[in-house]
Amino acid sequence: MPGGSSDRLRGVLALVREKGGRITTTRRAIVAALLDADDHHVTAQLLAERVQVGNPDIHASTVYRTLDTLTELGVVEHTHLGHGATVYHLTDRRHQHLVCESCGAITEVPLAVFDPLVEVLRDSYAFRLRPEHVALSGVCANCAGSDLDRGAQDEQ
Amino acid sequence: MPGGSSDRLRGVLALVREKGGRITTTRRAIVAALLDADDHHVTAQLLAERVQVGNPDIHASTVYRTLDTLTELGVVEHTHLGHGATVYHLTDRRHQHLVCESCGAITEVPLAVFDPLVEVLRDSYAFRLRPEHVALSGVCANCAGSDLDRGAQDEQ
DNA sequence: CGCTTCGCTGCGAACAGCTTGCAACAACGG
DNA sequence: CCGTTGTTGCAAGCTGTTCGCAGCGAAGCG
Repeated sequence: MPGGSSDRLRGVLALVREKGGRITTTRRAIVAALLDADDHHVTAQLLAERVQVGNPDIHASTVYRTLDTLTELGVVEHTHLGHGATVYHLTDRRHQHLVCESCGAITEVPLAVFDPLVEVLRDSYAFRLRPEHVALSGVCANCAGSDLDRGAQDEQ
Repeated sequence: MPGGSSDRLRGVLALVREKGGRITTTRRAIVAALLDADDHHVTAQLLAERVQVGNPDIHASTVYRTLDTLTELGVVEHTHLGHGATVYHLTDRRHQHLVCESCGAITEVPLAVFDPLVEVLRDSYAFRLRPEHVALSGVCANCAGSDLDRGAQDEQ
């Protein structure tokens, strides 16, 4: 469904313009790539590589800056997986990430699972948890099988 | 209480030797510094700096290697706060960290708070959560006051 | 439709945090 | 006290990200 995607593109760009930003070829390409990657977990680097397929001289630093801008607009959000990787995604697909320490697999879980925790932390610690901002770490179903007796030890 | 701390030092070093490792001046200094920092959140860099006060030519890379070794021995564990900082602590002081996105303040909460979540993720997703491996992100009590209407926006 | 403004971009340099290859060194067993 | 081999200092290097700058071009205006 190409139409839906380009509607979203238009929507994001409109938002950029509303806030006084300019619509440039570069931005259009970056936002398009971001929409394309919607259902995956893209790092800034990966996004840069993809954008550069069609527009070889869009610089990585521009991708970072554009992601910053979109974050300020509330369109984009990032999540820190452990280890240093930071992935970006649109805010309308908010969810929590579980990263396997063994194989690196990413599982998505709905934020609702965290509601009880959010409440406890709010009530007992006055802390307003934003669970989606960092990925949780542990061992996934596959690896748990082979790791049962040892526990997890791989780096993350 | 100097006795208790040096008992722990001896214990850790004994463990190192048990596993075929060697007890060097360098290691002694690093482990000592780690025990000293027990109740704080130390990055490898900070640890290196502290060790270097007394032993100026212990290199940072050695600190990293030693921390790795101690991690393999199960004595030390690290936690990723968002943003890139990684802090190390002894495994007998396991707890969860909450990092404020606004001011960077760190709150410690007992792991027990996460037991229900651990169960849900185990039962519904076959994921064995290791909650202490990454710090959770949100807004602390202090900052919540001034941020109430805006929500969080600072980087982490 | 061309001018002006100033936000955006490419580029290179720089930075933080961490890892690695290597040769010298020193801990421990004998 | 010697040899083995794990450990270390050092420098180089790598990844992910940020920054300063000068030039370009989007958008508003006449």
